[in-house]
Amino acid sequence: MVVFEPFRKGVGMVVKRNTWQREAVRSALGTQMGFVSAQGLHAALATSGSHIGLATVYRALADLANEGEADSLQSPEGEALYRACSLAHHHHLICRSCGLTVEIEADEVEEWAHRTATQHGFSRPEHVVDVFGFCSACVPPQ
Amino acid sequence: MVVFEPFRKGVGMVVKRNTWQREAVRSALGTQMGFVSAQGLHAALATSGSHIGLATVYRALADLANEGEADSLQSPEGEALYRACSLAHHHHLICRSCGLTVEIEADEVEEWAHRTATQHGFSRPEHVVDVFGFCSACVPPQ
DNA sequence: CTGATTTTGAAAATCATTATCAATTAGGTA
DNA sequence: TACCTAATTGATAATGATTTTCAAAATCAG
Ligand SMILES: [Zn+2]
Ligand SMILES: [Zn+2]
Ligand SMILES: [Zn+2]
Ligand SMILES: [Zn+2]
Repeated sequence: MVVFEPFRKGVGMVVKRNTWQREAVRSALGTQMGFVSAQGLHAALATSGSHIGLATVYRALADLANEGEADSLQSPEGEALYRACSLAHHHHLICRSCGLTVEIEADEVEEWAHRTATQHGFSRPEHVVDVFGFCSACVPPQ
Repeated sequence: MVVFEPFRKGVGMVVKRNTWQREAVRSALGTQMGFVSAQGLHAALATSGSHIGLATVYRALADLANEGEADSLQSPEGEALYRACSLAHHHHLICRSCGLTVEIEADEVEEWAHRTATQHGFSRPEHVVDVFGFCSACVPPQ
């Protein structure tokens, strides 16, 4: 049986030290207009002259996501992608062509998710809600 | 820039032949109460005496998903999971503890997704909507 | 400044998934 | 039924993203 673990790890974490690497990742993530993979961000950092290691980028992104400073989602191909986001819970509208990302609030969906879970006797619901499409600047192929 | 490809491949596919392997996968998938990975289903088949190859299970599951006979989603850990599902578009409410899966219709969400995409100038929207929680039979941990 | 502890990073290890490709098989045809 | 040909299979190698290792470097409280 497949068991789904909680999305975010528990609390009780040890103190994190401040390194230029973590700051470089946080900063680089902020310059991205859409979601990026760890590999992509590492490449971007390398291009801008940083000698940060790939494993460190993976670790920093995972930390940022855990601390709520970044949102993460999985591309349809299964790659983990990250993006610097606002603190409040929200969802994303993502252009499949250029990656443009719009943060969307959806009280309607929040309420629906909770109501649906409750109706079926499920407790502590969490949800994954992402919308993909083609932004107005991108010509829909086909 | 990360590019998101369309979720489902185009049409124009060649004729599929009927093999006991495909039928075994379809059948085994039907006996599962929740989502399973290709590896998990291959293990289940092996346990029940089938000598089907792992690559074949991967291929059969991908085909079933393309043909609409199975739904697929990615576990929070990034594994592709499959489940025999009803034909109509729907979403899932999944127990994080036992894997129990409930199919849910969400006209409300369908409409919201389309409306939101349109409002932001996005065309051809597709969406990922899954709800995870603990079913009534499972004691919520913590 | 010092020392305990955390972090880094290059390289190796994992691990799910895909590609290879020779051998087998399904399904149509005579 | 025998045969042909393209589709399918499956053992294995290859891929590719992510994680682990572990010795060296860095952080930071005291
Ligand atoms: Zn776009
Ligand atoms: Zn939400
Ligand atoms: Zn349950
Ligand atoms: Zn839907």
